[in-house]
Amino acid sequence: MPEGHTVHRHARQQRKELVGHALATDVVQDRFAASAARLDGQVLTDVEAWGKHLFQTWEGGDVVHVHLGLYGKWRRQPAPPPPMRGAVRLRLVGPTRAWDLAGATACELLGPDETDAIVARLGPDPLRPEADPQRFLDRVARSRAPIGTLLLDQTAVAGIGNLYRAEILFLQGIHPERPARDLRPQEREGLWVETVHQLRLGLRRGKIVTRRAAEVDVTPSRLPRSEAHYVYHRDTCRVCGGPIRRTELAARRIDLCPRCQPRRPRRDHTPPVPPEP
DNA sequence: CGATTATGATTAA
DNA sequence: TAATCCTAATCGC
Repeated sequence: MPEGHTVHRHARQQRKELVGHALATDVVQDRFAASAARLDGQVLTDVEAWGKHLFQTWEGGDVVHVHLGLYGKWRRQPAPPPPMRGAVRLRLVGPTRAWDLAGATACELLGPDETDAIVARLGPDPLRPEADPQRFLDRVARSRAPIGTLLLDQTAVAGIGNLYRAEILFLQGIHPERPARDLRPQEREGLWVETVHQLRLGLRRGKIVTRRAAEVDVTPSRLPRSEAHYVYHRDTCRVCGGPIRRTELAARRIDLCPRCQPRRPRRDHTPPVPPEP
């Protein structure tokens, strides 16, 4: 179940293992059979991530667009790979590794124009160096939607999912139901900075650990999942011990600590945990 | 071993 | 708002 950091990881690793090589393709699902046959033997020239979208560019100019959705998976296999398991949408076989795609919401062959159209619909991706924070900040400053809704809106910011949404709002001490435009400038900026920070950590570690490193004894990437978060899927707040409230926002469940994330923050309200240096 | 749940998003109603 | 895509971890029996 991927958020933006996972997709960027896939892009990075596929660049290393597949780009520059003529790949053999295979499929189980008929849906993609014709496209796969067309790519078979072509050189993969680039792989890029944009939010939760992955784009593979091929020598002929074709672009494979992949969106994993809720339970799509890339399975990294040895080469030569074992027999395909389950409804594999696309198998790419490189010299040292093969990659199997299963369960994805989107796996389609696009031209450059269609690719541009998808990217144009996305907000800034905090993991991309050219990301423009101002686009996000302006959107927050103007929107009447709850901030918790906006963080999942991929046209506002691309790459945040349900887990990061809950944890980033907690880390900044912001109640998810506050109207976005009511946030103070400092709070808007805090959200962006926290998002960049968290997604970068997720990319580096290959898993979501939102707890501040200073709080834990072990290396964060070794932290068991039950210790990795402040509010997400918890009964009590990791910081104040108070009960976690579950509600729904943008058709997704969200957990929050009413005490650490007040609906009406005092003027001197400070986030529940200090920022990471 | 079956039921449940999930880090997503589009489409139809 | 609900159905859909259809993987895999987790949990109860």
